Amino acid sequence: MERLRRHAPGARDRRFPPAPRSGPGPGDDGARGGRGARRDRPGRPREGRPLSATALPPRFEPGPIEARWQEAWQRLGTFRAPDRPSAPPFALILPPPNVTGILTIGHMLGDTVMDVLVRRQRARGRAALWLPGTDHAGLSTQVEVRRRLQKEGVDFGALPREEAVARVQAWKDEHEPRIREQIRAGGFSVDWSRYRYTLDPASARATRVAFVALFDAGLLYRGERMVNWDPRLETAISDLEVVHREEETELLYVRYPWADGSPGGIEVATVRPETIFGDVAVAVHPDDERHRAEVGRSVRVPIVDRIVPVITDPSVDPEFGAGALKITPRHDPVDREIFLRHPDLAEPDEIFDPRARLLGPGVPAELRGLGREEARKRTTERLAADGLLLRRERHRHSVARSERSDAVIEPRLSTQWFVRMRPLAEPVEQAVRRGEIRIWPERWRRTFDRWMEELQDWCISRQIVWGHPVPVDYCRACGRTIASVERPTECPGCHGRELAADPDVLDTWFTSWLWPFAALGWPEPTADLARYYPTSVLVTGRDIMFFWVARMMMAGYRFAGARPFSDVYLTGMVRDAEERRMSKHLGNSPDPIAVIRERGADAMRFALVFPNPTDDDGPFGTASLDGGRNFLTKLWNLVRFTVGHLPDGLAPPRAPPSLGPGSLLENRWILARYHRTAGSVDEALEAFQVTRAATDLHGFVWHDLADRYVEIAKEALAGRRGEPARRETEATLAFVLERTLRLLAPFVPHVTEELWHALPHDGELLATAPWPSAAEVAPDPSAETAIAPVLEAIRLFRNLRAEEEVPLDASPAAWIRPAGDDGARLLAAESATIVRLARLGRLELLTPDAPAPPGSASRVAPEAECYLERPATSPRKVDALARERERLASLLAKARSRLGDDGFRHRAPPQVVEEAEAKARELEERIGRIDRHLEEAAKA
RNA sequence: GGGCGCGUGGUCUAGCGGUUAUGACGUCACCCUGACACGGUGAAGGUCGCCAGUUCAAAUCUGGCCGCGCCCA
Repeated sequence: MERLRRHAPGARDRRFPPAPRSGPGPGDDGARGGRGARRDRPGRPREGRPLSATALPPRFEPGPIEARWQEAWQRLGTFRAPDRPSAPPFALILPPPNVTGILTIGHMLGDTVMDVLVRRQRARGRAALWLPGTDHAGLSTQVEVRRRLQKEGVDFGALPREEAVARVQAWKDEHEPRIREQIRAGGFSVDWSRYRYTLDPASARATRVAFVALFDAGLLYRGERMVNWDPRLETAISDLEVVHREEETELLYVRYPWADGSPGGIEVATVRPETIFGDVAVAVHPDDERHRAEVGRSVRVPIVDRIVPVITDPSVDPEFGAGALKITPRHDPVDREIFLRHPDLAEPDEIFDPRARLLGPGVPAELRGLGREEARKRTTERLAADGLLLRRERHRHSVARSERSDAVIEPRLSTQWFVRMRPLAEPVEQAVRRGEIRIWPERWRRTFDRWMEELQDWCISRQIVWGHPVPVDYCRACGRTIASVERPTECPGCHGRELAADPDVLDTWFTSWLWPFAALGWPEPTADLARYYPTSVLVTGRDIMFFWVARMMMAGYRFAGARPFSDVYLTGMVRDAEERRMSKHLGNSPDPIAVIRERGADAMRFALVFPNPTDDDGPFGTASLDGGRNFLTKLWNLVRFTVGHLPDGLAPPRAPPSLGPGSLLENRWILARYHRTAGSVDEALEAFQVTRAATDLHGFVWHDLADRYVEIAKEALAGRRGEPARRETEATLAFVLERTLRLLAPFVPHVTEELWHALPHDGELLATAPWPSAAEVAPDPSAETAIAPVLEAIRLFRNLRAEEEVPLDASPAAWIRPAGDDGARLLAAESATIVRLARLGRLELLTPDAPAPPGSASRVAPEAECYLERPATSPRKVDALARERERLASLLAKARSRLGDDGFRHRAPPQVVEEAEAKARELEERIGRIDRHLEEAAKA
């Protein structure tokens, strides 16, 4: 008590210069609200002791703390990567989010993982660069702007190109600050001085250079191919932007009558009757007996009466429908393939316009201009009216939709630019096979490999305005295709001056895939590129593994001549309370800014990495946020307690306290536990196991440090175990806590920074403090072993108290019978601790042959037998002991049956047999003791 | 249709040949204890999806089945 008073005010006065605390803010006195009212209830006067015993306010308020440190880090340039690093670099790029989008909690997960990795490496002395950026997200941004303008009554499609671009640009300018603010608010240690944007001039140059290089290498081609056409957005999209979903539709059985007028015809099953106008043939399987006689005959296409042949093709599935397939080569990829295998078939007419409305000479006039839905309905009606509709069936099948607009994809022949992927893929496949690029968690390797094997060419041209133009001109005179970095003024072939620029823009990913080097300055030979490429690790969501990660690898080898990163860490998807993936699309992600404002960035960050694994899909919600907040509050109070109990001017812990044989067991133990924790955190983070590291730290802080160590150490800190013990304990606590804050800093940087400044420490900022080495402390397994019986005794006495309903304010007498001499010495030495933590009146050691103290309840541990004086009112029951006996008996039965098995005795390793025997002996012995206790209890 | 992955107390999860199966949340009981009720102490709760097999020994390895998810067509 006296000591507390002596030291606490001093502690309150301690200010470390770099702490930009601006004095107690609102709420700092903590004596408000329900809790304060309860605490100050009558009968418990609080006068006479310092209200706030520490430099830290009683209540943890993240808001002001986070704002203050973010500002300080920014002002001091803490996260600015060195221009001339003297240390080995550790670089990573922030996957550039959509510049006009809102970050989701999923982004925060990836960002937190990255921050943990990069802050640790920075602390380990690496030249750390975390490069932030944003993506122009061509299609999705244009779609968004188009939708907004539509609400204002402006038809985006009708705007001149320049104006359309200007509109999107305005939208981007308006939104860019918001996304930057979101990244900032999370406390992520990015280097803002290197911020890049995928549509800035340097990115434009990189994009053009890459395009021209591929073009010159013959890896680009332009041609009329079947592409995924989004009729709502009126552009081609890549395979990856298409999502397949099972949907219920109607399967129609239609009769195609014989051309020669003979009765009957061939029965064709289709889900797309409206494409009938594009039919060029009906195909059956060559081995299909049912149709053998029909091959070579001709049929009339219903409604239009065009005459087409019946052909054979092995790709027809004889099981589907009636085994006959109508062939519409312009609107189905499979049909296209079949068509190309039959050169004698007539070239089909186009039957849809770019919005997928029926069009063209082959379409009956009354159906022209109809959308697909309506066209299908009307065609079906016509077929029925003509008596050609044989039957209709419900049918589930996979429907391709545009990821962006949700429109049903119309496979369509159109002229587009493509990248030949096969040659680009090879170095990547090798790199992954050789382990030059590692994928974490490893289980995604297979998925990755398989996708690489089946790689399709990549359609990169888009019929939109927002993006980098395809850097190609066409000579009007000679028709030459000119791809060049600078726009040409004349045709290099015929010197014609009339050039037409390609009207399309490039897929956004065509810029993004260059990002690891383009963001560092490529194609210019910049200093950053030389120093920070290849980057170290890429962290991103699994959902863009193919879109982005795989393509970056290809681009890295192709353009930068090296892997873009050595490791890929794929995070899981964050789910909402209903288990749905959080996505911008669903709008079910809370705004990170709101979460941060309400709970703090640190709480959010911790909730994202603990307890659900960062590489698995998992829920995020108030429960996890509460967990994060609770942990931070625990930490806060732990430091607050510590600060209040350390003497003024205690030297910063430059080295662990040197503990000798006379040292307190708890001090040796907590150092040993710290050593173990620091080691396992390192091990976990080296293997990208962020959650394991967080879990270890959480358990260490809460259970070892707070629940056990501090509770035991209170006695020494209060000076009741002598001056040397107090000094040793102070030094140990100060050391362990300071190091623990450094280990926690990458996860929860703000609160740890704040707390660190309240403790004795070296250096200006926790954010730049070195990463602690576990090796600084020697392992001490004997301390860990020695403390176990003490903790177990405390647990059993507490257990007995609860069991026997001992009132809280009672201090019953207790007895303990140690199992051996070592145990006796140890328990004698630590008996004060046991007495205090179990709230005992006194604790006597019993000799092995001493009788059970009368009127006592007992429990039996391997190392000791514990007896507790029963209160007069105690319920007379021995359930716990009896239940324990039962449990041990079943274990013993299992152990005995194993030992009775000859196979086990002969084939198991001797060590295992010995262990089993020892265990059985121990169990027998313990059961024997329990039986004795039960007898005694029965007698009493 | 093809491929990949996952099933562990009510929920989420660790463990991945020999452990008395880990932890978090939730539940129950007692408690405002000189850091913390966003807390403390104690307790209850699991035949590790099912069935075979391999093995002296299976939550852990193999096969089949069931259920769920993801990717690709």
